[in-house]
Amino acid sequence: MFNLMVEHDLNGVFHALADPTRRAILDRLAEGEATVGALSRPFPLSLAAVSKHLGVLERAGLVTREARGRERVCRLDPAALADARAWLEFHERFWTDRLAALEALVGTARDESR
Amino acid sequence: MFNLMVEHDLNGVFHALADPTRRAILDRLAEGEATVGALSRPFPLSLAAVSKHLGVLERAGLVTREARGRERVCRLDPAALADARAWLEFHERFWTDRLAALEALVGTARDESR
DNA sequence: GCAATGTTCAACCCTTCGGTAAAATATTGT
DNA sequence: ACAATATTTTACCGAAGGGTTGAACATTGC
Repeated sequence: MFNLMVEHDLNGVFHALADPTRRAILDRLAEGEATVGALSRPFPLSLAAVSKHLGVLERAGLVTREARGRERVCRLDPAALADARAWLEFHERFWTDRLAALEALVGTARDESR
Repeated sequence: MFNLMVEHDLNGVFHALADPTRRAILDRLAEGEATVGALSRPFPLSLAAVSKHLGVLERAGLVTREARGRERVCRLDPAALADARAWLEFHERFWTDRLAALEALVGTARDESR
């Protein structure tokens, strides 16, 4: 049933989102494109570390890096985020419905046993 | 701005969701509660491995384990999932809006330069 | 051409992760 | 009491994660 869904690279997307530094980078990027150096400045991390984080975000499809001269400008790509959100939304509905149905069954069973 | 949000344990939730085995366990659990043994049966994994995965899901708040005799029955807890979904939904909107605003600005700038 | 700037790459360190197997801990049924 | 069943805990292992530093690679400006 779920095999029909794309399951784009949920592992990668969720893994990318599981790190607060990376979420902060994404938030910063929502304000507009930025170079790797500019992105790294606010963090108490080496430039290389931030570059690695950007690699994770890029592989997850959340961010694109484009060479512009000697700097790389990073931009948010909301599509992958939308994928993850859609997955969560779908499953949340699915699970809630299932659980509601089960509760209803329990209610019925309790009624019948009276 | 975002500091007002709970940021419940997004690290934990997203990390928990980043593993396909754990997502499969969650899906299985949507069909109804199940014991650790029953949950582990479909997987080519040791019982201990599945028990560990359940620990991750439990710490993330996605699943509850309750002792019933010598077995532990696991149930889905959609609340944590809803938290993650809400976070994603909010940010998706926020990012999309920001990006749209930026594009609009670029358009204005282009117009003015003509 | 050369020095400075921006970014990545490579090597390394330590921790966490996902897995195993085996022992420990309940609980049940006889 | 005992044996079987259900689950967790305890090492342990190899791979991956997140960090560092220093060298390598482009590009820019003089």
